[in-house]
Amino acid sequence: MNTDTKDLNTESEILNAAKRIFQQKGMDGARMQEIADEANINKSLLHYYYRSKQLLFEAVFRSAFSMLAPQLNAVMNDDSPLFDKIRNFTYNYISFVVKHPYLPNFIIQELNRNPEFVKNLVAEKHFPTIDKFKKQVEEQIALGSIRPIKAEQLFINIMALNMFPFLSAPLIKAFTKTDDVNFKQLIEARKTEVADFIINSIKI
Amino acid sequence: MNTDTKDLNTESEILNAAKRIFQQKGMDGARMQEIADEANINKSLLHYYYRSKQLLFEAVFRSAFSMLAPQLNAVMNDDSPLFDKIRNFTYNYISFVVKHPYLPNFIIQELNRNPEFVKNLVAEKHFPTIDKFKKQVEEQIALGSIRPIKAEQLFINIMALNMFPFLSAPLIKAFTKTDDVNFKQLIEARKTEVADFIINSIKI
DNA sequence: AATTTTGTTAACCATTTGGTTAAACTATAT
DNA sequence: ATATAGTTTAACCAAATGGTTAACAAAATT
Repeated sequence: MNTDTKDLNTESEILNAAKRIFQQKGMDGARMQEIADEANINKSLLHYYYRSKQLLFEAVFRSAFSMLAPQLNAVMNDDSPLFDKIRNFTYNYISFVVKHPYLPNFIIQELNRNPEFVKNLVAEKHFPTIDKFKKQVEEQIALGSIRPIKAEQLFINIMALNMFPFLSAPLIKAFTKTDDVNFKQLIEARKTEVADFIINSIKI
Repeated sequence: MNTDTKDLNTESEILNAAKRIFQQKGMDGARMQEIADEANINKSLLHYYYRSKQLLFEAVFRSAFSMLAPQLNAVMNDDSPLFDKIRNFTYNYISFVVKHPYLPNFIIQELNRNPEFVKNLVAEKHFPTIDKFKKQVEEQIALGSIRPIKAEQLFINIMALNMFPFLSAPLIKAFTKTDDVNFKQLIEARKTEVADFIINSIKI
């Protein structure tokens, strides 16, 4: 599946192939041979560059998480007013995930599978924190511009409304009887509607 | 892990063990030997009763889905007023999933893994449909009692707010720095808060 | 040009894993 | 008591799978 001028860089070619396979099939479902085929190289090369399946997987996971983290960070550490922030995040996040549809599911799935991962992540330097967002929410409540709500709950709600459709796409498609085209339109509409939904709920 | 009076019924004992293992580890991560150990029986018995891993898995999946389906059905096919329905669903669904925390993740994960599953499910007789809910939403909009919103979007939002915390528990715990006890309290509060959040958003 | 280092491959290997078989055991019917 | 049908187990098996090795090729270094 490599349409580049061939071997720009074997190592990154492997990582890209591994991303595609791991993100679709997960750690347990992925096969080293399959990744090698996807990268058009010999299986031994996987081990030459990444030693083991576990290490290759961790490289993929780190890379995936470091793509998602800045997106989530945008809800939390940003100086714009709360409503702007919600609108921007919703628009940007959905736009982002449309381009990387397997990402959220992959990360959530693997975090569920391996709770130790979480600990390692949180320990890292640039791991986002909710503190600033919390302060902002409490300020707005004190000012009387939004209804009282725990920042944690609002945060969960924002995440839920933005991420869920991508996690549960097959289920949602089945229940609402929408085909792929129709579903895409639903998602597209959510880029602005989700923010409206949230703001309508908390605005006084 | 069998504290019963031993072999009430080997077949159902196997199914229960398989549920526990499959729902924690997924189809790819589960091992037949592990299921046999969990059920305290010889591995051959798994094949004696269920022929293959695939068939055992399908039995587990069907059983899991038939537990979840009636819950979701409650949003869609029910004659109570819209706001009551949202409140009841939220309360009942969260109470239900607290008792079966692995269920939603398991179902969503396996539906993503195997898109054919969806087709089989939808084809089944008692598969829920959104039609009635849609009609009800449109009525309320016409009456001017709720803001205009596509029933599909409202449905997605209801599902998202209720299911998401269980799907992404490790991620949420990490971001909000809440331990298990704290997280349980957050979930408990959501039994009523989620419905308020939704109703506040759509009520005129 | 010679040689060391790095990259790549085919052939192998040990273990794991889903699945089978045939024998043994148990309970029930005859 | 004994044949019979259903249940359970230990021992096996073949394929799949992650990983290794040794030989070979291509750069890079001297």
